[in-house]
Order: sequence, then C-alpha cells, then structure tokens
Amino acid sequence: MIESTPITHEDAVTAQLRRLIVEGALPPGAKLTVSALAARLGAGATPVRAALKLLEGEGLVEALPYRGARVRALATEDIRNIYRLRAAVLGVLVPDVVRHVSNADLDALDALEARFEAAAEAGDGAGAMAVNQQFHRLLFATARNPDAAAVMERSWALVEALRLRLGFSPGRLQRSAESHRALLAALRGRDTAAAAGLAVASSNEAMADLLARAAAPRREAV
Amino acid sequence: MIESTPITHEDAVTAQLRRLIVEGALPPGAKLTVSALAARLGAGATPVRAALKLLEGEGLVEALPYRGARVRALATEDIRNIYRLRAAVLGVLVPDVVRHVSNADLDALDALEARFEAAAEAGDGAGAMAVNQQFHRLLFATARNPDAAAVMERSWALVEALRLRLGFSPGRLQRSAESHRALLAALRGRDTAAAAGLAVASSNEAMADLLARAAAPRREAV
DNA sequence: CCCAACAGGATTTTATCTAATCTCTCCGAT
DNA sequence: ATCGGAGAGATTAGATAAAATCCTGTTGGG
Repeated sequence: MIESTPITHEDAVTAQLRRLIVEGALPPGAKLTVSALAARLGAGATPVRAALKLLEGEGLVEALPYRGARVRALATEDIRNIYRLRAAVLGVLVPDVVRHVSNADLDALDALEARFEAAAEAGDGAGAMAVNQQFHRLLFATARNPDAAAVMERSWALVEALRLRLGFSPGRLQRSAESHRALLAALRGRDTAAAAGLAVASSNEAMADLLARAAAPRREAV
Repeated sequence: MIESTPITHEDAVTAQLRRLIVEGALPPGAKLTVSALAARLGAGATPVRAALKLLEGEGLVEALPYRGARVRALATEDIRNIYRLRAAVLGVLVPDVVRHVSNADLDALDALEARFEAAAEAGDGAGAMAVNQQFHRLLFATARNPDAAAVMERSWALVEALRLRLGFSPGRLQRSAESHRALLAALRGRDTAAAAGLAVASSNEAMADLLARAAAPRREAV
C-alpha cells in the first residue's frame, strides 16, 4: 500500500463541499457562509474555512474580503479560457509523460481505459467521468512535474461541474475513448510529438463540445 | 486605487511569511509550525493557517497531513518545470493581452518599464524585480483570463525566490529590458504571433540564466 | 412629495483563545 | 528488529470579541 490515507476533516469537508458545488446543489452565485456550511456538513468552522480557501484556489469559489464567498458562475469565455489553459499545460505535461511513463503505468492506464469505455457503453456519464479522472490523474502523476500537474488537478472540478451541468453530446464519450486509445498507442511508441498533439486535440474537442452545448443548452442523454 | 495596503491580518501574515521564505530567512526544508509562526509574526493561529494554505497553493510550502508544513526545496528539474509551465501559460495569456490591451494600458506599461530600467541601471536587482512584478501583473490583468493569470501570479513567488537565491548574471537585467521593449512594441502593433513568441523567448532566456547559475552557483552582482 | 445622504442595528467575516482529540516521531524495552 | 508508550505538534471544536459590511429606517434638502 503506497498511501493509507490518514483522512482529516478538512479533506472530507473539502470533498463534500466540492461535490455540492460540482453537482449543482449549491448553484452558481450561492452565498457560502461558514456557519451555515459547518452546520450542514456537521463540522466545525476551522475545516470549513480551510475548504473554502482550497476551493477558491480551484476556481470553484470566489471570495472578497469581509464580503464572504460565493459559488463562481462560469461564462462562455471562462469555459474557453479554462480549456485553453488546460491544453497549454498538456503541451508541457505529455512530453514529460513520454519521458517517464513505464510499461506498468501503461498497463494500468489500459485497465482504466477499459473501465472508462465500459461506463461509456452503459451510458453512465457520471461513472465515466469518475474513471476518466483516475485515468488522467495516473497519467499526470507519471510526468514527475508536480507544478504542471497541480494546474490540471485544480481545474478538474471546474471541468466536472461544466460536464454535469451541460451533459455529453451523443457519441462524445465514444470519441473521447478513441482519443484515449490513440494517445496510449503514441505513449507506447514513445512518440512525443504525436502524444502531445493527440492530447491537445482531445482537450480541444472536449472544449468544442462543451461550448456547443453551452450555446444551445438542451440536455440530450449521452 | 487598485490595491492599497493589506486589509486583513491574513493578507499581512501571508505577505510577511512569503517574504521570509522568498528572502531565505526561512530556508528550504525549514519546519513551519503554526504556533512558532504566530508568535514570530504577532498573529493568531487562524491567519497563519490560512497563509500556509495559500503558500502551499503557490508551491512555496509543502504540507503533509498531521506532519506539518515545510519550506519547499527546489531542485534543478523544478526550475525547468516551473519555467516551462510559465512559458506555456504565456502562450495562452499574451494573445489575450493583444486582444484586450488598451493604449492607456500600454502607456502605463511603458512607465513601469522605465522604472524597471532605472532600477536595473542602478544595479538594484531587488528593486527591479519588484517593478518587474508590477509590470507583469498589469500585463496579465489586461488579458481578462483570470484562470491563466492566476497560474502566473501563483508561481511568481517561486521565481522571485530563485532569483534572490541565485542572483542575476551580468547584463541579464539589460537583456530583460530589451525583451520588454520588444514585447511592448509588438503589443502596440497588435502583432499576436510576435508578442507571444517574444514573451515565451524572454521567459526561456530567464530560465536559461537561472539554470546556468544553479549549475555554478557563485553570486556575481548584477 | 421625492430622493439622497446618514445613522443605527443586525449580520457576517475575521481573529484570538482554550481545550480536547488525533497522529506522528522518537526512544527504550523486550 | 519489533512493539509500545510518551511527548510534540497538528487538527478540530467551541466560545467570544473586534472589525467591516449590509440592511433599514429616518432625516434633510430640493
């Protein structure tokens, strides 16, 4: 066991609060008062304050001095900006992955990818996203570039919130799976340029899909 | 007035603690206990804890659950990784600057650049860095891309710490000034490709200088 | 009469303190 | 070398106070 996870209340509160925001139970613009959250989550003020600070760093929460915190509302430009940032960081991170990824890592990524495709096939968008996060986390962990990986990790909740609000277009998950397969093949071949190009293109496709759905926000299942 | 003195103790404590770390008074690896810092800075535990969380987000502090916080030690690969990340984000941010920068902004940037060159001419490396931060802050603020700008803002303290520890090579500040001038000219001409290329190249030059000095760490003044 | 400025109180954030619980590290004994 | 306990420090809760903001009702001038 590499990590037995000594869980603090701070971690638990952060995860719960993040989920409330990402899933929309706390909608954009909602006021986040420490006392109300502490009561709702059954915790003290200390871990709630820490959680708000962390989620502010993730861009999920906006805070002004003496004016409290609110759930951040994302405009269309924010979607574009977040994905442009992520694509740029992918351009840094994927070459590092090629440099350091082991065949054992690739096997583990293959296994996660199979689970992702199973969830996608079953039409389980939320489940697919959860596995997708594991996939990307492992991928980025192999890069040995903690600063760049932190940017991807921090902005993940924003991406998840957008997806849960806007949903996937028909066939989107299948195309994502194809991109993953192609990326894994390029990684196996240690083809830096191809891998980076595929990752950036995949991110851009995801952005385009989200922007299209934001423009015409009807929820069509998978 | 865009930003005056820190309003809350949290801001003040964060700024003081960041300075202690950046200037080396708290060297890499130093243990950061909440009680000791609270006593040293004349504050309570609440703002100190918040400051540690913020500086952890900036990559200046490393924390493990129930094991406390330490000043992060940067290896050579970290320097490279941080600058590669910053260059990639510049590639996103500078086109946004071209899109949104006003002539008034450019005038203000010219004024800051003049102050930067005056400090560089006087051999005041620390002063030059302070003005340099104002220059870049204003530059990035015009981009209207808060997520990307936050990455640059967060990693600034790391860059500052490296510079204060390793110093500038002879002529480095002058070359930096030349790069700024060229960037400003490209911005005035609204030349997106040129501006982005110059900014990335300037960042890479700064990285190369730091890496050279990290390899042979003798302190030569300006 | 209407609107703006102002003063007061309520609310919330921020900050400090105390105390209790939990985890890690270290040290000695088996 | 492994186990267990003591101490140090992190984490948490709760009460409380100070500071700032928000809300509201009133006043004063036009």
